[in-house]
Amino acid sequence: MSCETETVQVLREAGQKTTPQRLMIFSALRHADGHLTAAEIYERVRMDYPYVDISTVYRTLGVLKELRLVSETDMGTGDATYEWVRQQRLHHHLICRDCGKVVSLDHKYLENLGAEILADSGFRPDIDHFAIFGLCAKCQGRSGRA
Amino acid sequence: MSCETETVQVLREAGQKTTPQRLMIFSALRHADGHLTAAEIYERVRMDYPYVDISTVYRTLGVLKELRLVSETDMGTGDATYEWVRQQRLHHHLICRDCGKVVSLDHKYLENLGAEILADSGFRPDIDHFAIFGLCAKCQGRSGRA
DNA sequence: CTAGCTGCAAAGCGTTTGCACGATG
DNA sequence: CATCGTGCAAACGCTTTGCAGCTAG
Repeated sequence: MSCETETVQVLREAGQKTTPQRLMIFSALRHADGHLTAAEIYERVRMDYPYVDISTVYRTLGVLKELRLVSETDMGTGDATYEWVRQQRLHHHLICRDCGKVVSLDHKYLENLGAEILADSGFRPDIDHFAIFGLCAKCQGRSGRA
Repeated sequence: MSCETETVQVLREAGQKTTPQRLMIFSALRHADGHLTAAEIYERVRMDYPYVDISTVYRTLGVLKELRLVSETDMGTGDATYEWVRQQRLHHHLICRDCGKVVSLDHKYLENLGAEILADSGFRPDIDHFAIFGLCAKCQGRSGRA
């Protein structure tokens, strides 16, 4: 709970209560090295604290999303994945649509994009966390058209 | 059905059969000016051809996706949207996470991205059709943190 | 004729919601 | 003590699937 002080503070400012369930969910997100689905968060929290419900996980994720503390990404598997926003250097993901492999993409590739869009259109994009689909090097050789 | 010859040919090559249902679905996609959900395609097809099932729509979309004739995008509404790939100039979408408004973004903003990623990592991204979330000009003023 | 597409119906899945209870501030 | 988060269970909506019959090639 030691490293969650900042999170708690943000919550307080937003008029939110800090419950043990929420703290456990923060912790699971903070200590994950990558993306977690709601189900994975649920499992991890239950290891230490068996009295959580999946609906609480979803409700908490909803709050954290609104406060922009976590990002939600659809990795193409049909379920959403969540990641702690300030956890690490900004990065994105390349997802192979054939084998499903996920690799990171440095933020430098998208650095200018946000500024350009904002300048030209007034729209302020969240260039936090892109999921870019395509074919990885291996699968390019393997697959033709179909 | 006149303009579908190319589509039919691609299907044939892939060893797929051309049924009236499929032709109707192609037509609905071709003549739509933007994104359609599976349900919308279903509705449009049923106007002219009432004997279609939603499962056929999904199965056909699956085939078209694999053949890369349509693109699938999650606009953040929970359901997928589909669009005919070669229908129009490459473009992307800016989706406001507050009011949900969708505006187009010219491809020029993402033109180089694909080439850079391919050169550096070997991954060949589909820079066909991005959905970029953020805040539109109006909603930037309106919303603070929460 | 035979592969495979279709409709139907039901299941599957992640996610959301109503409600009464309990905890937080 | 009032508010709001929680667990439970059920509902929800989109999507997928098993199966028998039909159709395209």
